[in-house]
Order: sequence, then C-alpha cells, then structure tokens
Amino acid sequence: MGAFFKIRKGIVAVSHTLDDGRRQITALRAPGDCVGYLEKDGAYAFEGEALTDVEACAFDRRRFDDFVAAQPGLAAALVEALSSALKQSGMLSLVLGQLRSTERVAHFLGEISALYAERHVSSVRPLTLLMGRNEIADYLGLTIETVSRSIGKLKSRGIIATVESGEVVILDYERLREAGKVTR
Amino acid sequence: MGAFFKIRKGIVAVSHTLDDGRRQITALRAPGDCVGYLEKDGAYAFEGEALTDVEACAFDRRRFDDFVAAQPGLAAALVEALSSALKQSGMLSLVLGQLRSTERVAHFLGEISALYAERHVSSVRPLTLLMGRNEIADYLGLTIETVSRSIGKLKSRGIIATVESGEVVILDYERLREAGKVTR
DNA sequence: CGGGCGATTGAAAGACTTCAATGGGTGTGG
DNA sequence: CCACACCCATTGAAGTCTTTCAATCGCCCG
Repeated sequence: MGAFFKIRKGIVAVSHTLDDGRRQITALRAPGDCVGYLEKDGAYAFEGEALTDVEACAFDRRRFDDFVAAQPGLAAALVEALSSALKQSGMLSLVLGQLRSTERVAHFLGEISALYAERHVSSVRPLTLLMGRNEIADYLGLTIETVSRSIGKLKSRGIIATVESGEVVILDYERLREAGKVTR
Repeated sequence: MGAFFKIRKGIVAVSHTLDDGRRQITALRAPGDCVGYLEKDGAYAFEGEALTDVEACAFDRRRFDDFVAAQPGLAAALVEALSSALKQSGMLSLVLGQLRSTERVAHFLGEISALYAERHVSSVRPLTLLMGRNEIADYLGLTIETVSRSIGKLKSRGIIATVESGEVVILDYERLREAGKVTR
C-alpha cells in the first residue's frame, strides 16, 4: 500500500470479489488511466489484474498528495480523471442493470473498440479483445456460456465476425451501436 | 446548465434512461453530497430526481471552478467526494452484476439504513424508505414485482418486518448483512 | 361509496445459468 | 513428427431465476 499507478502500456481490469468467489470487473483501465488510487482504511478498495503486459509509473500516495496541493493544475486534472471514471462507472451500472445479455456484449464490443482506438492499445480492425471469455463474463455480469452465445447471435445477425481466437471484426458499426443501446 | 447542487436536506436519485424507457438509478445522494456535477458536452451526464422534498445550494460551475483553483483545500475535498462516489459506484456494479434479487434487496436495505443513519435523513427504526417500489426496482435493476417478492422472502425469514407503507423494521442486522453479501 | 394508485400475489413465459459433452488450438513429451 | 494432455470456447439440454401479464388487495382521497 502507499502506491498507485498510472498506466503507460497495456490494459488493467479493476475488480471486486465476493467471499463465495463471484467477481465483478468494475472498470477497464487503459494507458493514461490510473489504478490503485481508491482506498479504504488504508487498503485498496478494489483489486487490479493486468490483462496484458503492463507498463506503469508508480506514485507514492503521500508525496503525490503533497505535490497535488502545491500544483493547482494537477488537482484539476485529478478531478477530471475521477469525473470521467465516475461517468463510465455510471454507464456500467446502466449496462448491468438494464441490458439483456446480447445488448451487453454488443455494448462491450463498441466500448472497447472506441477505447482501444482512442488510446492506441491494439489493432481495431480486426479488434483484438485482449481478454478471454472469463474476463468478459465477469465484466458484463454474465457467464462465459452466455457471452459465447451472445457473440454467436451477433455473428449470425451479420454484425460481427470472428477471425482468430480473441479477435473480432465489426462488420456493421451502426447496427452494433443499436444493439448495444447506450450511445456514448 | 451551468449549475450544480449540494444537497442540504432530502434524497436525490441520479439516473440514466434509455430511449426505450428503461431507467437505471446509478446513485442515491444524501445531504452533504453534490449532484449535477458531471457533464458531457455541456449537458448533464445524468438525470436527477428528488425522492423527497429537497433543499440544496446551487453553484455556478465556472465560478466554482475558479474558486477551487484558488482554494487548495477545496480541491482536496472535491477529490475526496469524487473518490467516495466512485467507490460507491463500483459497489453498485458489483451488486447489479453478481447478486441475485433477494441479495440485492437485502444489500439495499442495509445500505440505506447506514446512509440514513449517517446523514440523519430519516428514522432508522423503523426505517423509512423514502421511495416506492418503482425507484427501488430501478436502482436494483429488477422489476417492482421481484422487489416485492424479495421483501416477502426477507420477511418470511424473519430478517425484516414491514409496518406502515414505505417503512421497514430490520429485525436481524447480522443476517441482513449476510444476505446482502457486500460488506461495507 | 367509488375511483385511482401503489403493492402484492399467482401463473405462464422468457432469459440466463448450470451441468455436461464436444471441438479446436497449443504446447510438451515420447 | 506425432500423440496426448490441457485450456479455452462452443454447443446442447435441463433447471433456476426473473420477468411478464393479469388479477386482487389495501389505502387514501374525493
């Protein structure tokens, strides 16, 4: 404890696990994002898992806080980062609470497609998912089987195609957005 | 636009609605919390609904931002408030993604019980819910019928009892926490 | 007393999960 | 170089949970 990280390369899944093993990934963090910032009684509030090789800068929290206090512009950037994370988190609640399985998967594909493009994480066409069905399932509050079937449905509707394992081609962005409901 | 609010009295539900009418309440805000802070392209990122009579202070965003820049301590408080909101939002994702209906309702009751006590919102024994089944359902990603049945199950297990409409008595906090899984 | 609204309850349908089996790709050891 | 084991994804069938649709109840108000 005492450190948090700013990602330079790679993808990190922020999650929380229940005693009985159920896990929810509450956010995906890409280069430029910070992880490990939230704490509770001196312990991290969430867990983090590197989905790819990750390169990050570690910051000592106390010294960082002092530094922020001295640098007005930095505080504003921190507020901006937290605001953005909060918006995203609210959107995930919407997805988890209201969308059906195929809608969730469609939303997910659109989301990471935009994220990866924006942050130059990986190839976007074909889209390299960078995670297995397990991580997708834990992010979307579904089982791996349901994720698999949902991908199958999107495929049969001609919206996406799969190439290599872990890769997807989005054939129809328009209909993918429709299927995923939530307009960024 | 241009204003956000700090609640002095009452409860506000922050939500997001899809085109087809489905709505997810993404947070409950109590006295001391701010609403309307998040924006997107100059528009509010979420909707807010007063669940009770609400008294709040309105702040002009631009002037507030300038003021924050001049007052170092205020920026820290803002960061703290956003961090707290982000933790709560992550927990809601966990609830929506992983918990079954009765677990969600149990969690909800424990959550607002703690919230209302902490913020001196309303009576805690009996606990005045301050919202109808509709709002509870939209918060928990369930239908009103499922909420109703879940409350019935908790009642039949002797964990809670209902008195007047909109009021619940928590008979067994220990078992309520167990049933709600997520330990604050 | 009748109307209206929110909550509850029942029955049937639908969605997702669970359990089980199969398939495909990769890596290792013979 | 092939065989086999292993891991992950897919598919099928049955089961569970939640939703949907419909009816009823209780309460407040006119």
